[in-house]
Amino acid sequence: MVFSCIDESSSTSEYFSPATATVTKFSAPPLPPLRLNRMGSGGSNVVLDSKNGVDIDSRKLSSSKYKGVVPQPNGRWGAQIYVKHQRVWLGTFSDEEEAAHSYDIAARKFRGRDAVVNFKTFLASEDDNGELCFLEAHSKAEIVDMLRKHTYADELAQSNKRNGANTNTTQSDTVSRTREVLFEKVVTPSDVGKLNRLVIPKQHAEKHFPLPSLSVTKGVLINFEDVTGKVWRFRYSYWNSSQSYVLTKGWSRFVKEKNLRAGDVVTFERSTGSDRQLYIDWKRSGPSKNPVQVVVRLFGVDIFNVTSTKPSNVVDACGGKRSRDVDMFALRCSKKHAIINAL
DNA sequence: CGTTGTGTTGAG
DNA sequence: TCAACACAACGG
Repeated sequence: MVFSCIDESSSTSEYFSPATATVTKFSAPPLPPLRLNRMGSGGSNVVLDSKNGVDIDSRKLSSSKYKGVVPQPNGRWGAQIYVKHQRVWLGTFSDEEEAAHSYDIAARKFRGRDAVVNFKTFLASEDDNGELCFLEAHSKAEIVDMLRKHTYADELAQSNKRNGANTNTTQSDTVSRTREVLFEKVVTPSDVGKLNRLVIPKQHAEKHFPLPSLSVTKGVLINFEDVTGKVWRFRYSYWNSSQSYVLTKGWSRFVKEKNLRAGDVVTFERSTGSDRQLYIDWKRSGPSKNPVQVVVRLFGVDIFNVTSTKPSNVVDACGGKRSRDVDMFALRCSKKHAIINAL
């Protein structure tokens, strides 16, 4: 079954909700631009100008230099895009650039190829086929959902990896990045629970992560890189009480950010190159009931119908190997709240 | 309680 | 369409 590059008009629902606004009275005098440190909370702070001792009413938040990015009272940044006279909120971010990038993604999704974006490098080259297809393969609601949850990069990476040899990935990619799988573990409830630790099966621990006898008590810090290039640092140590090897400090953050659940598979890899770089990845395990049905309803989009009704002459520009995506897609979606009201 | 993101406005 | 601003709703 093909599943890719679905025409947006058939797979997308629009954002609608009340609100309309406007009916303006008169305009207030524009406040003078101020460049002050952004901080504090809540609405208006009163600042005393040190020079002439004049009260500066209501400190203004410094605006962002990026399109679609608005300051938040707590110093963070919000991202938004307007569609059909309505604002679509894209989430809040600590990093201004990340917010800007989120806007870019949404702009590309909602407005297409020639959307004005913040970073010209974004999807500028034809090499970004993977991301283009990723955008095509998901509805606007899903993309927005990912942006708001900050899971876009991960989902894209997972998607790309699943596609593998697709598109124009050159061999240099795989050659230079060759790595070996050390071992995998199906995480247990306690691995993703409040214990904030991952038990490394002893056989694997002793084989791949030998703990220097001196460090046995304190443990050591180990860095792992994930599919997005993000580096995770975990404390690795041996617990005498349970006679087990564990990843402790840093692990809970990984669980949280990756939305790891019991039954998921965590993979540990190591670069075969001289750098010996360690990698960590995860995937949703296979055996699940029939989440597809749920998902299809959830987003109000009959994925299969949409796919099957697609004219057969429409070439799957995203390459094959996507049949499995449907399942993975379904699995991932089952954990989403979605923006149902917008559908 | 701090934060999110909606309501609303005026400008472009 | 867009950002600025205020603040109610939200979530821990």
